Amino acid sequence: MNAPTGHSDGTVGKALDVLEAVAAAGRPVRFSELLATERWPKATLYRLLQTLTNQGMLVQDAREGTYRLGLRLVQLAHRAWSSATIAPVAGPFVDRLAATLGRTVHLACLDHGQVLYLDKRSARTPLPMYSDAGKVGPAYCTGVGKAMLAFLPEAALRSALRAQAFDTHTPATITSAEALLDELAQIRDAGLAFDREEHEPGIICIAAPIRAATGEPLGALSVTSSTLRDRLEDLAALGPDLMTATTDISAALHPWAHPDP
Amino acid sequence: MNAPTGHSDGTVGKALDVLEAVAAAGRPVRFSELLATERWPKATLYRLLQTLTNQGMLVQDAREGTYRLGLRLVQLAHRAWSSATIAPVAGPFVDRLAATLGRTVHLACLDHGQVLYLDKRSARTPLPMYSDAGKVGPAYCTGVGKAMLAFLPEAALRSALRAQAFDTHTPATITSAEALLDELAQIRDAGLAFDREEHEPGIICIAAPIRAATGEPLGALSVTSSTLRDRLEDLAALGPDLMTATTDISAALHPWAHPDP
DNA sequence: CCGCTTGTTTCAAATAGCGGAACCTGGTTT
DNA sequence: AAACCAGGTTCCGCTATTTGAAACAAGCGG
Repeated sequence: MNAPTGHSDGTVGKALDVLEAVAAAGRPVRFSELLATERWPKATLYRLLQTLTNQGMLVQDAREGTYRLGLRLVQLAHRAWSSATIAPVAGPFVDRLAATLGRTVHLACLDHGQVLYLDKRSARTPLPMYSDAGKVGPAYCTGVGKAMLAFLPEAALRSALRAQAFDTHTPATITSAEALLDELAQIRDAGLAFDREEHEPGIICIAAPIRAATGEPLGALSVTSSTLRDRLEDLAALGPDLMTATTDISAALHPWAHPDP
Repeated sequence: MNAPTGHSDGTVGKALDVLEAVAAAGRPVRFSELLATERWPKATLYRLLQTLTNQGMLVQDAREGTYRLGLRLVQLAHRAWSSATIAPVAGPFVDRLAATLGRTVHLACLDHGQVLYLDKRSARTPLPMYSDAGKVGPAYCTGVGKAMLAFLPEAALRSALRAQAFDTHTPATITSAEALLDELAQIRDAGLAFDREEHEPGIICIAAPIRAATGEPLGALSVTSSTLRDRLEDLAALGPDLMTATTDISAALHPWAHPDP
């Protein structure tokens, strides 16, 4: 069934479930709050919280006894980010693109059918907007998401499609797998994807995939703007710059694939 | 007693040890590499890796079977970062300061006596330099580190001092607890700390703590430059701007403590 | 074909985790 | 004061989980 919270394998799984529960709260949580979810018996929950706490995955607030995510996660994530993703290589190119275009640029990758944002450079005037490194978002209604889905191999695409919620965020949101497949075909032809206010009203973007030598998408880059500042045609005009950046990143990722003078 | 690698408590502890070992490698690791450390028996290591992998904490490279840190960590860390630190509140102020001064600004906090960088804004011309969100560094020889140590309560300071390595990084590095305590006293008086090329040759900075209403340091902000561009006096001249930023951040963190018209 | 390295599975024994229930502790009601 | 309660901590016998030596696969070079 591939349930979101897969059947916990062993003690470690249970502990990570607790960690996730604390994360999901998004704020300091009291013992009794977690207990009230009826997911774990009292003593068990207590022990797991203890373990996670003295491992630094959680921090217990001395004052009120509440639990928060620990900073050890931030350290681990930094290493994950810099050794397991295209982010460190892409960084300078993201910089350059954002500076050249004067607009917000996002770098993202696909994780379990969802978009995971890896990096971002804000425009001078940062728009308040849903995004940030480490944040996850939907794939079916974002530029970066569609750009990556479009170039996914058959099998991966099918499993990714099953993970899409197809919720309606705006009137423009694509809400069926069929419609999305049409869109993806066009993106495949153009090599570029657009977000036509499909996720947030007033927010549009143009995106392009970053592909491995094998063709599989490793990530995507997008240039975001608002309808107040740009029309879709304006963004389309930035396509060449965007694609220069993505191909440069690909080249930096696969130096061997590009004969050097 | 609170050893750096505390005796693993239970299965969860062991699993996290494995995770840490993969992180420490800083690159995809083969099963046999981990096994060669003699830290875990074969079957045990195998099982732990399996568990971590299908929990998304690790990712196994299909091609070569190597293990890397998983992106789930990046997601969790984002939530830790935005709900367990001053970073989200400080963000806009960091932006503004970096823009005003045209130099690199760092936001950091203290974790187990080490400096943990939470955010950074680069100057137009980014200096290649040791730092980034999620990275850890020494406290005794960095501006942010000393700024926070200076305002730590007695007990916390003592335990923090015990965690300092006092390695010599440059000729200017402070290499004894005694000398550091002198320096901290001065910092306490001035409310500002300097890094006089104590960590990296040619890199200097000015830093100030961000303090809670109780006085305890919640983090620190620094403005970094190179000796090619600035002298210490030049940085000192930025002190007022820096302190404006830190007090603004404090105010944003404790709105109640500041009577509102 | 054989030896050698690397990764996977088995299985009985041992241990670590489990969780109901009892027990604190500090605050509020009767 | 005594009784009550809510939130948190500890006990302890039972059992499911973990353990790890050893056997098994699978690839590879000679």
